[in-house]
Amino acid sequence: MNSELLLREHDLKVTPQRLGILSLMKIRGHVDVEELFSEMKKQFSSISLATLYKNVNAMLEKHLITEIKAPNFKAKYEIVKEPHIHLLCKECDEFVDLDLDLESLISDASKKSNYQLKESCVVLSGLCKKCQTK
Amino acid sequence: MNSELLLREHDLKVTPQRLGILSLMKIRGHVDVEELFSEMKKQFSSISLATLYKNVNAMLEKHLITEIKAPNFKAKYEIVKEPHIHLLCKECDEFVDLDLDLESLISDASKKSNYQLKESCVVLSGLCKKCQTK
DNA sequence: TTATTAAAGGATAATAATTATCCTTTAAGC
DNA sequence: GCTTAAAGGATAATTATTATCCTTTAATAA
Repeated sequence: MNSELLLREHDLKVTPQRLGILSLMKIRGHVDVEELFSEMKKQFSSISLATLYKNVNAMLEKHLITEIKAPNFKAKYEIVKEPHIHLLCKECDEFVDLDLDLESLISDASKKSNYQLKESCVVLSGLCKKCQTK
Repeated sequence: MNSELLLREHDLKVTPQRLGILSLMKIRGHVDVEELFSEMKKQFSSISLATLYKNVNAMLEKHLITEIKAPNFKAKYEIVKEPHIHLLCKECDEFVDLDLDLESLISDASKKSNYQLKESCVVLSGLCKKCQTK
């Protein structure tokens, strides 16, 4: 979906800065605040860090993006999509999405715990293919 | 295992403060830095926050404890145990462990990605039993 | 279009969280 | 009991995040 519509559907005003943020997330998949800042400065030389924090928080509140956190890892942000998991390489810091069915995990967890589960944050870490042979 | 041995086996000196930290983790299951500080002050009235950070970091490095992170959640620490997942209630903030077999998830992820996976950080969130009926 | 207005942006101050420093105290091994 | 390297405590420094305040701009309706 185009970013303008994405913003409108989440009750967020369309601004060039916000379009830039979303565009970057689409290209990169996930970004952290630091990356966001250094990349955005290329397009918006006078952008303020505060603007980024404010926008990231606004987008989180409206559920347009989600936050991914894990040990030894700077929080990253991505546009909301189907439930999936994340893989982190401890050697080269590669970080990728993996579309994997979480249904059985979630239903098992629900049965065992009686929790009604809505969201998941799954990060598995180890070595990517390249780093295994080094 | 008793805490003294646990420390020794991880090449950490045994100190009263460290024993206190581990004892608290055993009782509570997981603690965040703030809880740790307020509870520890009951036993060690002059303990410094720096001591807690230093010890938490030392224990993390030696893999005696692990860190759990998730969105809208203050990082918590727990003594290393068998792989398991965590459930978070968004209503009352209850946070619990759940022993669930992660083997199939991890092997599926490995196959699909060619990653060699070692660690997992899984937090599922929703409503605990009590909060579902409120 | 243009005028109006609430919200967004930018600069920067304030706050919170974490780490570093420095000196004192203590655990571990002889 | 000594010795010594490491740990603890106090606090300064750093980093990350949020708040504030004023200026600018996107959205809307005349």
